[in-house]
Amino acid sequence: MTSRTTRQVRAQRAEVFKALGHEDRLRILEDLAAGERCVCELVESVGSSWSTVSRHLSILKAAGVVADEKRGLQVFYRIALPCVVSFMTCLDASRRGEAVEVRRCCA
Amino acid sequence: MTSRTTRQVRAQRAEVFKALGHEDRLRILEDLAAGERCVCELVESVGSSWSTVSRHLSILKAAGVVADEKRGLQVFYRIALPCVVSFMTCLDASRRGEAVEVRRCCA
DNA sequence: GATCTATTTCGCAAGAGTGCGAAATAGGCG
DNA sequence: CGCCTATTTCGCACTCTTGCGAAATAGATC
Repeated sequence: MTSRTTRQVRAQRAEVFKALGHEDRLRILEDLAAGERCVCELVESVGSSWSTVSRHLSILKAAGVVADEKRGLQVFYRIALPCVVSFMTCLDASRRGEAVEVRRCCA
Repeated sequence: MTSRTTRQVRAQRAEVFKALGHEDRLRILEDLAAGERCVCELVESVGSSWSTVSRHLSILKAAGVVADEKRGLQVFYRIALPCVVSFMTCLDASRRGEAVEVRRCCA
């Protein structure tokens, strides 16, 4: 967080935040927080077309937020950046005005 | 993070992430991480026009990421959501492949 | 109260992101 | 090998975001 943060690091951070800045992609992350899912399950959960969900996933993957693995006919996605999930919990608490115990914020 | 996350909570989270999804706004946050700053200082640091920086700040403020206070002729901005700063540190570490000690992630 | 200064709001043109159906791809399977 | 299934890529129309200069606003100051 020093003033020496390079442009590249900042660009990487921004890519992650852009990837997270869409409600349907957050919905996907909620699903994945409960365990890995195949694309077909996510399509059902999000309620958009296959092509749209697939693009959402590719954006999350390019940002490094999720990872995928092909097994048999299906592709399974899982969260690759667990601190994202705890950060959202932290966000919600702050929004509610709760003074978050920082030790417990990112677990 | 349960499946009972409401649409509203998800929308609030998305608003925060959208606000953070821009390199110049991340630059602003880096400046603010070192202490409060007036708009004039941020304009200098970011290198865009006053109107552009002002809009960046209003986006961050609407999302609850920063807060402002008018003192004398100037408006001072400061970070209102400290866990954002520690989350970025966490992100950087994950990106470098470092196994982050989650206890120390959000401090 | 006129003026000056710091900041925000407005309106527009350009660019980026979104969602969809159709077409393409990649393996597993008979 | 040819087919079927799960998923990704493409192309397009559409909406949202961005950045700027000009105009508006809000106080402090004279």
